[in-house]
Amino acid sequence: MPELPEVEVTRRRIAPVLLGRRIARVNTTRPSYFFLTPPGKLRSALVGTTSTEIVRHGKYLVARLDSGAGLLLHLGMTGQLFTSDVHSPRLLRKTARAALAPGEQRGFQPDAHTHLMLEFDDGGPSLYFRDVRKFGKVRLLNEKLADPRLDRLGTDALAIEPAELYERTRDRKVPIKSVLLDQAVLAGVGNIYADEALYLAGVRPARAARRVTREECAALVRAVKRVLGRAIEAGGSSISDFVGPDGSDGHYQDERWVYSRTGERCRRCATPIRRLVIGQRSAHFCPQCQK
DNA sequence: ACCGCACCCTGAGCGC
DNA sequence: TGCGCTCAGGGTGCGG
Repeated sequence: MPELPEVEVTRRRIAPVLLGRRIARVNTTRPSYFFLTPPGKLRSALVGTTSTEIVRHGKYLVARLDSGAGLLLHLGMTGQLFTSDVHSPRLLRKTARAALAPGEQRGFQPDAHTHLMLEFDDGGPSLYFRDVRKFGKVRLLNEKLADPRLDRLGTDALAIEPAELYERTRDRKVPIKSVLLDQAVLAGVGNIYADEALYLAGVRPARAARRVTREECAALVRAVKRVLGRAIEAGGSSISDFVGPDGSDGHYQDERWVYSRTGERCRRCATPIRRLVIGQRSAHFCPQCQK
């Protein structure tokens, strides 16, 4: 699910629930590669601590603990971070969802996909990390908050300058879209917003990166920032799994220009949107508006 | 250094 | 209703 806007929305909404509250109990599911730090070690390190800060690096979240350690979180494709008092049908499987009368669900009961559960000593809402596909990650960090995944990240997508994108694409023969998705170049852009930004910049996703001009790189950087900023304002995209920490849906999907609109008409020129596969991922574009 | 590919996992949607 | 198939917004590690 989550790209930079969804992670940032999550960070902002999770902060008031997490910061300044002492963790009283930690429950987890069985060890799996979801847990880069084994569950037992995670439990003992977290109980009794309080988070003082939570920051975002690309699609990663890092919480600083008062013990000095840190907690690294990545939502993968289907990760959901939310509080126990949500009431969102999106958190149920479709079959279970269909059986509910509107407004019937109250709160959330942890299920087999809820891998990390934090309870606090004030008796208030708990924090849950649920992830059906387990592509998400949890890891305890040392006092320097060091992690090879974070070290590999390029400039945050909201902070990159046109000159850097231009320079970083000069020796790249791969499609420009693959560079936008490369977290070592710019951190935070995923499949949806890469397609949206390429549309706004008028650049076809399959174009070799080094054939993108300086002016187009500048337009792309503007488009990336604009689309990410707009998606954050809209609360993210809730295309399949994303749900805000309070259970609300994002609305950016209602504003999509091209993503997952194959065969539908371009909002500007009415040409049917086309789909390609680039780097084993679907890419969507308008053949008229993008060159 | 760069590039393509397999792989981690589960569920939804589709055609039959 | 059920089966088999394809697809899904991410990231890593491998071999060429």
